[in-house]
Amino acid sequence: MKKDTSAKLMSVGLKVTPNRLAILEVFSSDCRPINAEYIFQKLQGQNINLVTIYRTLSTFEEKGILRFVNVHTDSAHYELAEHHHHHLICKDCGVIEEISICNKLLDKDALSQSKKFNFIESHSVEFFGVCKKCEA
Amino acid sequence: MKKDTSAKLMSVGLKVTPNRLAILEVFSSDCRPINAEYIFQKLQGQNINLVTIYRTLSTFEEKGILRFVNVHTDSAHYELAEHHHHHLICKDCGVIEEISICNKLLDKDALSQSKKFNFIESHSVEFFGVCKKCEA
DNA sequence: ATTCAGGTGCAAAACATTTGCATCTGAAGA
DNA sequence: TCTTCAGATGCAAATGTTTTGCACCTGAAT
Ligand SMILES: [Mn+2]
Ligand SMILES: [Mn+2]
Ligand SMILES: [Zn+2]
Ligand SMILES: [Zn+2]
Repeated sequence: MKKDTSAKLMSVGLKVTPNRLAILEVFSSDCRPINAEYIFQKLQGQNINLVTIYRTLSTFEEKGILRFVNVHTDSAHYELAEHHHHHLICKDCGVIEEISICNKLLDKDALSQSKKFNFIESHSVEFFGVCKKCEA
Repeated sequence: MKKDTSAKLMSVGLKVTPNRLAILEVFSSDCRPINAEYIFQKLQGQNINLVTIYRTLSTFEEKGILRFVNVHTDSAHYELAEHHHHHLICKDCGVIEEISICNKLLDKDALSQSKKFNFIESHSVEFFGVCKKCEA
């Protein structure tokens, strides 16, 4: 619903604009890491500039709305930050499967070995393999 | 030692060339994820082309000599693949600390939740925070 | 209705990385 | 040692992604 979306923007001090709502729309309807170009294609109808999409993605990441996802490819992918999870990525076709596995001890363990950090804000975990389709 | 390095190249069917030895040299003396430009700077003396470095990095990754490391920045970073470990990255200055923590169960747990994969080849884990220096 | 910090479009720039092609070289074999 | 050639390299140009400058526009606060 649009109300949620607007509220989310306002809560982080961002103006509510058609562009931003549309971009968030894409992320909501497409629950997987996507890049600027993909969003651009999805929003062909409403004239929005690719540059605006790039700027919006950066802004959203800074505000904690989006999370950067490493998919080991050319372009920067993002997904909604709300649900913490990790990814299984096919080295062949690039398909991404999301998994909820998350060892909560990871951060603590890592920190216990660290000499340069006092705390850890976040982590990213990606698994790589070849999916069943590509395997066949 | 150069012998090791040459052997490593030959063992994967690559020709032993001054460029390749020099690049491996940089990786050996600098145990952290580095990018093409960094290697280029380090090798200013011996005229080597930046393109060659890019091509070499790709080749080495394919042959399993190097591992791609996601440091959430502009350029592609690599490190010697021989030692499996993970990274703690400062969001401010980009400093990277390596840690040996690795929950071996990670792959198995992930796979147990997957519907699209039969096996996992590798994983990458990165922790993000602000280092003590930047915190101060 | 007024105001203005922040958002957007457009064009151009910046950057990292790749590709085409001619030339060179490592190393295998004679 | 000499020959041979697949693979390695340099150079220039192309690609593709992301950023920046600048003028104009708009959301939202007053
Ligand atoms: Mn997790
Ligand atoms: Mn590990
Ligand atoms: Zn696949
Ligand atoms: Zn730092």
